[in-house]
Amino acid sequence: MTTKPDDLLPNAQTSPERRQRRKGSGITLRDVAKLAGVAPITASRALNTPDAVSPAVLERVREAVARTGYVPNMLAGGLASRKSRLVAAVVPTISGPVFLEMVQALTEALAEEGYQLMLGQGGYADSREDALLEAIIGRRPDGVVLTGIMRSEEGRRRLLASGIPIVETWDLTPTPLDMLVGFSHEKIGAAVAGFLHQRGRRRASTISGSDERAVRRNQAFSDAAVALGMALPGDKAVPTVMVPAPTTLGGGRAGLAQLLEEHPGIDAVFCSSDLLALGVIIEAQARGIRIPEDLAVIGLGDMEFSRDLHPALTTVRIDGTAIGRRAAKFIIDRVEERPIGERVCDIGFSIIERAST
Amino acid sequence: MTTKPDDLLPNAQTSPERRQRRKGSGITLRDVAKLAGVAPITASRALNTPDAVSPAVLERVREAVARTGYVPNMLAGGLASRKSRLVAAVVPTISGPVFLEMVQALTEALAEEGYQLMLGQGGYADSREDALLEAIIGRRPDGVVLTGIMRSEEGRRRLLASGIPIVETWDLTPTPLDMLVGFSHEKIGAAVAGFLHQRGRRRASTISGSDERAVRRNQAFSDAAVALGMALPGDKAVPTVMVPAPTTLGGGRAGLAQLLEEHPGIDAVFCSSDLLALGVIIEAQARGIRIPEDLAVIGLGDMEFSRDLHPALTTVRIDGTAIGRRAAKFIIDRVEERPIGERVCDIGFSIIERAST
DNA sequence: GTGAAAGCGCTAACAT
DNA sequence: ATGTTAGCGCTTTCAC
Repeated sequence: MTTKPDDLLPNAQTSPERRQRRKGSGITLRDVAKLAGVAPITASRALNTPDAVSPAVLERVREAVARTGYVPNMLAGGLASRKSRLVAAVVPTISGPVFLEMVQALTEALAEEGYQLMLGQGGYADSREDALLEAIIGRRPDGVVLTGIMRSEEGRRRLLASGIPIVETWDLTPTPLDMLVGFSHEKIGAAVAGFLHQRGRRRASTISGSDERAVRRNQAFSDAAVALGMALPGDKAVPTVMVPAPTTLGGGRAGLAQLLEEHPGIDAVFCSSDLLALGVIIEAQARGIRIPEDLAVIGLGDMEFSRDLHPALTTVRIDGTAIGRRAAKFIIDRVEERPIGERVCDIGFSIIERAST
Repeated sequence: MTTKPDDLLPNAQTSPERRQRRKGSGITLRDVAKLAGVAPITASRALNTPDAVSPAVLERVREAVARTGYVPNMLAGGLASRKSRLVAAVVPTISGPVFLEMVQALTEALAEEGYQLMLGQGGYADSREDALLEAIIGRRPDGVVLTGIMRSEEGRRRLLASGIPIVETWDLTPTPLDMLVGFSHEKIGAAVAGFLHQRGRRRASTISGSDERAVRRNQAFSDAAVALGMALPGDKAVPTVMVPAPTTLGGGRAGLAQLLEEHPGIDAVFCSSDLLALGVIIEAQARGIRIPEDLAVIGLGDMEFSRDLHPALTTVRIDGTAIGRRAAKFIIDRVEERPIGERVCDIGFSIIERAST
């Protein structure tokens, strides 16, 4: 079924004195067309716009494709049509399970429409970021999904200049490059402070990763908490421990230990990831601190495991799936030249209350 | 810096009566060459094989690139050279954090050599698998990394027929398609049984995901355990609970609950992932069962968090990073036509003993 | 509805 | 060391 009879070798009729290039052994559209008795362009139409050819031709081309095992060369197609059906995603690191849900949704939503995802890791030095950018632009993707990365102004400018549709995610910047689907870290910080206050907590604290968004989230949390009287009188901020990114369970344990040593009076911890929160729970258990009686714990991310912890973890849920889907839709709409509507999409967040608070 | 002066518009000299195609606004190699005062092929050489051109030319081309902001079109380059510098990876699902480490290493190792990773999810119905295959082969990647997926015989045949280098991973099949880097699930099962026996356990049990490799691992575990007298006299197998893949913390809790109900005498559980093991630990704590005194727990995967659990988790470590790196090297060596040597690489595994056993 | 011609932007092959 | 020519495999444009 996948063998290639002599009679459809490409350029079989070419004059033999012509200098020969290493001919690919692959089956091309020409071969399929020849077998179906039509011109290559007709075979192309049969595959891409079946409605534009007669049923008889369609049938013959389909059969020829099946017989030869032909798979269109998307490099050639992309070059000619200027549509690569490729979308690049840049994440700081795949290991942060936070982005996993989004990447998964993105992959799926794109695949459904015949697009593929190219993955790039961006959490690197500027030199590597430059290389990443070249790799991305060089493939002429139909879109790029950025995850709060692409720090250098220069990099952002080059991307923008390339004319590729861009979707920024996981944040709500005042000046998006192009399209944006995210949420407000400031609002989360303030909302969590309000939530803890309402549950009767009066000595808030935080453990957080050191990335820029976490810092802004924490700042908002601290400000709101101070305003609500959840800091020691006179203090301008709430006790905070920063752990190096990416956040880990171990970081959570160490963070709580440090927090307790310096501020034994705390009755609530806002962790910037569920993994940190799990570490806090484990450290608390190891120390005989009761949750939620002695200490309320709230995480961020609503990991799959959080609901099954003991006690079940209260957390801020961000719908990564929705972000991924929306980003995919933004890009595909743009490629297909459908109207986009609002270029900025606030996906919001919700606080899932469970036993840990 | 990125604007395009009139004097280097492509084909500016072409006769005006020629039918015009929608000209791209992008800068091409021709533009760079013209600006540097050389032929396109020379500019191409300056970029790809700098040693093959004179220093003077190299300098001028480099400057022209900088001035124009030129980024080579890899679609065109790939089409002409039959090298896409793209590698496709197929994973059952990215969410299983088990493969994350490998994907991460793969992405990095490939990026270092100027290759990019295209991600595909394979845990689907056969119809979607077919589409995935088309998408992969259609991009003419320089290699494909398979993660125990590509179930259909037909799919494997098509991939093989495409002539693309293939690396299978996470297993040691007797008949690899092409290249292979993995480890023996049977050996793991047997080794874990031996390990638990040596630690004095006599009533082994397992909780595992339902995928085929877990089943084989469990079978080997059970066989070895029975041989060592770790099953009830007369029993041909050890108590087992299967949870649907992907494995979750919740699955571990439910699994232990079920196990205890049906077989209250067990003193050891082999979990097919660290997440399951964490669930077991939590469920045990909730029930007042002491680990490791009453029950030994061993996981698989050595997640980043496992060492920080309380008690710290004994687990089977598989070096995902090594797998990813080795797979990348296999493919790149093949592309660069370097000798490969042995096509099969057993990466092995190790049992990391911690407090939970 | 179908086809011929002309590229898309690049590099392999053959000169010089 | 550099240039000329001819594609890579597909789709766009224009013509019938």
